[in-house]
Amino acid sequence: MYRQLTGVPQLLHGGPSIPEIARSGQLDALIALEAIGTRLRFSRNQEIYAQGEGGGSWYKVISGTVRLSKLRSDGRRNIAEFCFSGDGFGLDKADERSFSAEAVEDVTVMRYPSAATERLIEENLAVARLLRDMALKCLAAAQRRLMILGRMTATERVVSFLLELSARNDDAKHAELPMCRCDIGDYLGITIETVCRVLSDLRRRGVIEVSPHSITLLDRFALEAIGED
Amino acid sequence: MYRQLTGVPQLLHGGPSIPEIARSGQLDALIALEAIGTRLRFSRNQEIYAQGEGGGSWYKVISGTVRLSKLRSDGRRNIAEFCFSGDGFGLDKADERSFSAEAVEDVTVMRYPSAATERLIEENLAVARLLRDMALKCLAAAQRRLMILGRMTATERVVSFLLELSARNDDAKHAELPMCRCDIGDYLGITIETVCRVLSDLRRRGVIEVSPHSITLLDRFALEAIGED
DNA sequence: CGTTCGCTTGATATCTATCAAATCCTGTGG
DNA sequence: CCACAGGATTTGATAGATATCAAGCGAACG
Repeated sequence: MYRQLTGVPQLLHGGPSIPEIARSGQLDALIALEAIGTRLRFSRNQEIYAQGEGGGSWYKVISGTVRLSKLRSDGRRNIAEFCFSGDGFGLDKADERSFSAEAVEDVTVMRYPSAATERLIEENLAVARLLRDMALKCLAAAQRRLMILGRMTATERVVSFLLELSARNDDAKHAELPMCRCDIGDYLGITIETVCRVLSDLRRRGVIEVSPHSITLLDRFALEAIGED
Repeated sequence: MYRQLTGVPQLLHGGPSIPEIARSGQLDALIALEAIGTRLRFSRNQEIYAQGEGGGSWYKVISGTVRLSKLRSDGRRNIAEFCFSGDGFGLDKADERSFSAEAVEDVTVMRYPSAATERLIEENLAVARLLRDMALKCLAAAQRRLMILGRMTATERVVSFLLELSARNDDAKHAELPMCRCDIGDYLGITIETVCRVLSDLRRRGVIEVSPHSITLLDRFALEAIGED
């Protein structure tokens, strides 16, 4: 748990080009945020924050994968989101965290105190825009998932998940699965057995190749026919 | 479709007290927005905007109920959100609307052009905060629904919906249902028949009283035991 | 008074969860 | 490097919840 001033390059990972960011003033915002952020590392399955604990800061993934989950008193668990490099999380302004955040694999994150962020907004408009846009991005992701959970079959859910992962990594042929089957089930609202059965079925149909933490997309056309929209 | 300068009181409906807002600078923000907004009326089932059309403005409900829905090519429909008095919608910055917005019952909304809103942000920091907070509120609502759609039974979904409506109207004994059963089903990810069956079952158990557009919550304790969390 | 649309109920089919067991990785220690 | 332990994954059998198909009911409206 140490602090350094070299986070900007990672913050840009996968985003718009540097000149574009500079024009919009986003670079200023990123540099300003850098000054108030703390770089933290967490190892696999380590808790970043717990559901129910106080807020007071928000985070951005530098590398690795984070899961936001909620455990109910009766044991049912639900994963609200997987956050990858570049994603912000814990933005909620509620007094209590409604989800816990855990490292799916070893991760590096930046933590930004909310109070200092608010002060930064006073001086730097681009920070305000950046935060709003981050919230809107999270909102769009959540609404996409509402469609998936609301009206899709198990096969459609799994396929759209694979396509999403493939798109995230900019690799049309592979989907890396840093999380376990149990996490996938809790993310898609189906049981781990159903996740396995669907993957096996797709494998038998020759559409994918399966290994525990990596799926090869053999027939993208077929997959998109199942999982698009 | 006319314009007037008396929207502020409605905008405050159900929110913090006026002195509190004035201190935070939110009143300034609301007045500034008022100047760029247009007040619009829509009648039952009329479309406010269509999925796929260009964005360019965002909205706030003054009175009535709006549904954000998506219709898939195979006929499956999904309702992302019901928006009531005070709720913002259409905030997404995507080029295309990912949902259509329709009036569930007669509604009055304010429409704010995005370009003018951006200019306003330059002058007025409170506007930026207001928009971010609105986005965060939408995000929190979407994430609550992820839990419902992901791991809850039909009965739990319906009950949590009734409790949510009751909380919205600040009436512990009643839930008004401006929308039809079909909308409720598409919102909760279950069929209209299941919605009916669950309501009938709860009625037979003496927990609620049912009429097409209003439910009386007879045994709140029992309902909360089913639908909380 | 009949029509229509939305709501409700019934019978059956289907999908997914649950329970159970076998198999496969993965990491660890000898 | 190999054997082993323990967890994760996969597969199978069955149960249960909800969807689907079908029909009846009831209120609003011309």
